[in-house]
Amino acid sequence: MEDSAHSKRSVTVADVAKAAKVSKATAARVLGGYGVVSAKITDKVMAAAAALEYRPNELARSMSTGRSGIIGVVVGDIENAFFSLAVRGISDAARLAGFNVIIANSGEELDAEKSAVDLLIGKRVDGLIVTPARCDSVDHLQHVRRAGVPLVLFDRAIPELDVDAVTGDDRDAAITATRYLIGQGHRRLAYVSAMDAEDGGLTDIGRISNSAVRERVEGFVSVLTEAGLPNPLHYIRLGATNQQQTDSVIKRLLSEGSPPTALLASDSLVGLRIFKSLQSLGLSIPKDVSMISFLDADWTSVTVPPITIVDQRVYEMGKLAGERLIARIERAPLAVERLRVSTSLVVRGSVAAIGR
Amino acid sequence: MEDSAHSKRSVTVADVAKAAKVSKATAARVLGGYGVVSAKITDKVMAAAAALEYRPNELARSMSTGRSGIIGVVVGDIENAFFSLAVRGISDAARLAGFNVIIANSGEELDAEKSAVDLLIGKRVDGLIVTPARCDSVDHLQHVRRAGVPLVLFDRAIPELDVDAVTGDDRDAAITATRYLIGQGHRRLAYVSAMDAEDGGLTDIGRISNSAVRERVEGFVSVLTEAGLPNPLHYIRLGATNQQQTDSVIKRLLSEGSPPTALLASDSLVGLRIFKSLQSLGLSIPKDVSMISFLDADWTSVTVPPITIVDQRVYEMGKLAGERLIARIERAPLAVERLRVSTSLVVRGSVAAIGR
DNA sequence: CTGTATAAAGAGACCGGTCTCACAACATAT
DNA sequence: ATATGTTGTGAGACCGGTCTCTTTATACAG
Repeated sequence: MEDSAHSKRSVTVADVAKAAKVSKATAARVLGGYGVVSAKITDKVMAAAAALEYRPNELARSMSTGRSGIIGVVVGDIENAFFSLAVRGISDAARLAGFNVIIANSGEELDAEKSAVDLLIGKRVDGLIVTPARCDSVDHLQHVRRAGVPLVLFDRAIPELDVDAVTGDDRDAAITATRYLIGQGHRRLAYVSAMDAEDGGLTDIGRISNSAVRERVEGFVSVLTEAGLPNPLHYIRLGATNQQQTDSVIKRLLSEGSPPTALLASDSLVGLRIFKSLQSLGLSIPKDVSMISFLDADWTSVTVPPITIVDQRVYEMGKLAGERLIARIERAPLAVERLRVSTSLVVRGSVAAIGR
Repeated sequence: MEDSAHSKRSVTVADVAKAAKVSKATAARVLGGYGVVSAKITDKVMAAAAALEYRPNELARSMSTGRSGIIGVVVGDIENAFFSLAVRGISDAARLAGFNVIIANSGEELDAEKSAVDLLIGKRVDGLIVTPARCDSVDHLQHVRRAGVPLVLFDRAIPELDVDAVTGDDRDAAITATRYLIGQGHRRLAYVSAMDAEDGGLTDIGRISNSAVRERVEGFVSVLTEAGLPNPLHYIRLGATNQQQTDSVIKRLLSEGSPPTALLASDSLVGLRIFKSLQSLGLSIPKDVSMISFLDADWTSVTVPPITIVDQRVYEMGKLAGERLIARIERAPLAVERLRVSTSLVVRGSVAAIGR
């Protein structure tokens, strides 16, 4: 079999030039689409290139131009619907501007995030979108800036970093959802997040290293406080990182002396886990417990009852982040900003009105 | 502000060499981790590199080594849980072997797929995993092979291409699911897919350009035939590409003289759409209609009733594809193979037993 | 004390593009 | 006629690494 190509040296401009009997510079002008070349020679070169099946080596091109046409994205977990939707938005924005996307998973681990960032910088991406796993560790991100690579934070902001961030309006979203619950008569509200934590409880809001979660908790707490409810931090629980953890978090919550009547899930994965927990405990939603989840995930609209959610418009967030980054790459004169994509409460059937 | 780095030229081995007062070659040996260098000089170079915050330019490295350390993945739609799970599997396999992943979306469009493939080849990826949108257009994939870039097909096979493919055991899966339905007493079974089609019906199975769908349909039809059921193609419907289309497909199906009693959904997106359609038509599952969906998607386990599914083990498929590709990249002497990942039927509550 | 083996460091070509500059050919101005 | 400008092409440096080949320094044998 002579077709079992053993990776022959690929065709270069020099090869095309030789075949077309012109100089390398001229062939490069035609193939690279720059400079001026006569029509006759253009045709000759194009013909030779087609005959040889020439494909430009983008690597070499990037080396001389200094632009790779790639934007790097570091996300927590592509498997999570939140991120895959965001990536879709980023990709669409990128493609529209002629950029490509290279994705790295951090698994929400700081070390993995650091090496992903390093790697992408090494690949000379033109810009970087990062979902920082922790908002209190900024060295590696600072380095991105010093390297002169445009950076946009996604979903979480780090004020002291002086860099664009695209997030939801997490505080307001939590406030809206919490007010709604209170409006429905609930007085004991729990907030459950997947954030890692030593113990399940929470003593100091300021210590939450994920700004999105922190701001939601702040909003949540502020409403409880303004409503004059006692001990607003009491029902905040972290660590719902998997089904088992969540089961135990929920079980503990509900076996308290005066258990919460409504649960607020920090993201759709936690929401799903809570739903399953409640289901396995034989509890009915919203009769026994009410719940609200973040993100309009697939599952939320087909359960019985359908879940009341905070719609985060993640696709738009992703798209906006992509557009912002590209603007930065193209040196648009913009002030550093925190862009908030507004959310909205989608009332479905998972919250009961409690008589007073 | 002197920190507003205006993209300074980045630090190179030459810079480090100068700072460490050694030759470029020596500095390169230390920084690249090859060749022999004395401990004293190694330290000096490392110190200089650290002081200057040197980061290797992977682009340049790739140019000389001819390896980019990147594997390219072209998927139909990252937003689809099927693909995001697969990408996760691929990424994990890649990371384990020290490769990175660059993802491109084809949107299941042939043209987009072609340009994505071209682009990734241009970026000199070390290998390519492609979910071919159509199994009857092979030119661009043939070109990948001629370029000497290892290729693995994902989810769909193209026999005439003589290239590895990782797929589910689609035929068997469909057979199992269909037999199960028949075993439960169903005699009129419909198969619904999102594949694009001129009209909704199907006349020639061989013409289905997606091998996964084709094989499932073949399995489906073979069981109906062996069971002696008349007109097995009658209830096969394509074109359930969005909610509206699906609504009309389902409405038409169910308003036939003798409507099907069970629906088989070709993937989890179609399954979800069908579920919503049935819901909006006020039909109860499984009392009025039974259904089975492919893929163990989030939503399938929390509906009422939970959905009986064909578990595709997509993560394993992705991982296997990644591993296979890496083996190819590393020139393992392997015969071209079609790797089938076995599926299993997970019986839940969406299929009723029909009295006979 | 010299000869040779060996280890360590330096010099420079190379990968495949881009891009600056030099130069040739021809048109227009003086 | 010579000076000036314009357009198209060629020559070669350059990007930042790798890697081969050569040179220099050190070790040990005779």
